[in-house]
Amino acid sequence: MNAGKQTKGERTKSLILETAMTLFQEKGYDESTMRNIAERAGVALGNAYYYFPSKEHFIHAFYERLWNEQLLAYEGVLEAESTLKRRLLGVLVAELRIIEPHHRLCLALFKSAADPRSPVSPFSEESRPLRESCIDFYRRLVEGATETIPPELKRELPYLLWLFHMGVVLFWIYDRSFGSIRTQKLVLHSADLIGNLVTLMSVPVMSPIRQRILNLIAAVKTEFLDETLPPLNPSQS
Amino acid sequence: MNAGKQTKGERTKSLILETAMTLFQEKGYDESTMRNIAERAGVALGNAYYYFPSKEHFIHAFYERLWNEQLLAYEGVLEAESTLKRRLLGVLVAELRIIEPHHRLCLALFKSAADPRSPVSPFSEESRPLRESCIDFYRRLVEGATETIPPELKRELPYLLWLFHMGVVLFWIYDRSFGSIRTQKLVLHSADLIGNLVTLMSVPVMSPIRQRILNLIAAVKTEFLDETLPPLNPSQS
DNA sequence: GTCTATAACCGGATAGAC
DNA sequence: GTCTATCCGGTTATAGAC
Repeated sequence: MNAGKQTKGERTKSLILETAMTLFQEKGYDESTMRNIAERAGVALGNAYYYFPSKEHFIHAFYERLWNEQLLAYEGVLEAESTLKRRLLGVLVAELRIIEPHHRLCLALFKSAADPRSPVSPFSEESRPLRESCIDFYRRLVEGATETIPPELKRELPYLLWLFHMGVVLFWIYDRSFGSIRTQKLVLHSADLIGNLVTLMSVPVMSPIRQRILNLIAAVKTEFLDETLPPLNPSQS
Repeated sequence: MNAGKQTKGERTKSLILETAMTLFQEKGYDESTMRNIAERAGVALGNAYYYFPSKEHFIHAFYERLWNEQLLAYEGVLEAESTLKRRLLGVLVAELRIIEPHHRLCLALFKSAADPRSPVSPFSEESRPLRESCIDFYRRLVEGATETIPPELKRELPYLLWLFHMGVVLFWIYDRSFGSIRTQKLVLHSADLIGNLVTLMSVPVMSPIRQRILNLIAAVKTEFLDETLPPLNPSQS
């Protein structure tokens, strides 16, 4: 295990990965067969499966790249903006900018990602590190915001914003408008609305409603977070 | 075309459909191969494909059965309940009761249904009749409710409730709690909350927030409804 | 138009030899 | 680690029978 140089296996693995990514970008996910990838990478089919047990395993690698790129852009937003409203808006706009070039690919991946049993589901055990890193980021976004936020709500907000962001991505996947303008509008309007709603929850009259909302969250929240989903049993039900 | 008796073709078709449904129920969707279905129905593989051009085509038939059963139960709720809150709660509880026995099957179907390009997506052109029938039902639910609802909001509410109901089903699909208790809690809390929020929107102070919400809806709404999605091109991207 | 039988294609996945 | 051969299941094609 020399630290500087990659082992042969590592080189083969990243060769296959790069080839897959290029091919996905060129021809889309469904059109890129495992045989294509292996052939183009100059390895045997079985060898590709040796490093990537299923075609879906390429997806996690793609996630991680995207997330690194996003995190980089998000840090800039947190430094530049101070209100919750503008931080949220900035982050969502940055996200859209980054993922838009991959719209077609994401549409194809979504078929796998939507399956709760798949390891590439955003709610899977395998996605936990990425998911927690993402919620953690929203925690920092909320902590640094200047608005007055009821503390019980503030505690839940990172999780809620993460969930909301998942909803935006879901909407974006289905969005066929030119340049995803519709999703951009959604982001614009809803960042604004969320900012208003959050501060509105501070006024005393809203106390009962706030409590109801918090109760709802408490009753329902653990889903996707605390529980361990059983691993995907390749072909089941 | 004699009205009373089915033609031979109709009989064969429903024989195949029944067999498929039974098999799905017994072994799950992925485990039931087209070869299984054909064999069990006592027809040739090609004959199954003659009536059901793809495996997914069985899904629409399944949808329709479920929706008929639901509609029947829902009518009873509308007759028995008068407030928006209780009507909504009654309908959602009835829905959960009806779909719960098919949890495993729905989980498997979801992989296809989640793909926006698939004809079995709830947002597809092929699903339009079912979708509109469902939104129409929510229209009647809202029309008959006794609460005072701001008219501009009332106009949008059927669509919003349909969307919300889709969200509940999505949550349910991911819900692994025993007997889907967590989804039941979600339904209980959120029907209550929605009832409160809707009437809250009538009070004058809420006017600006209400307007913001309506603007958001207007900016974003047409998605899934007015546009024609291109048909699924079997293997694309 | 309805149906059978059979073979074949394609692509994800696996087994087992080297 | 890497290969070849094979399985499996959705899907298609063909050619012909009723």
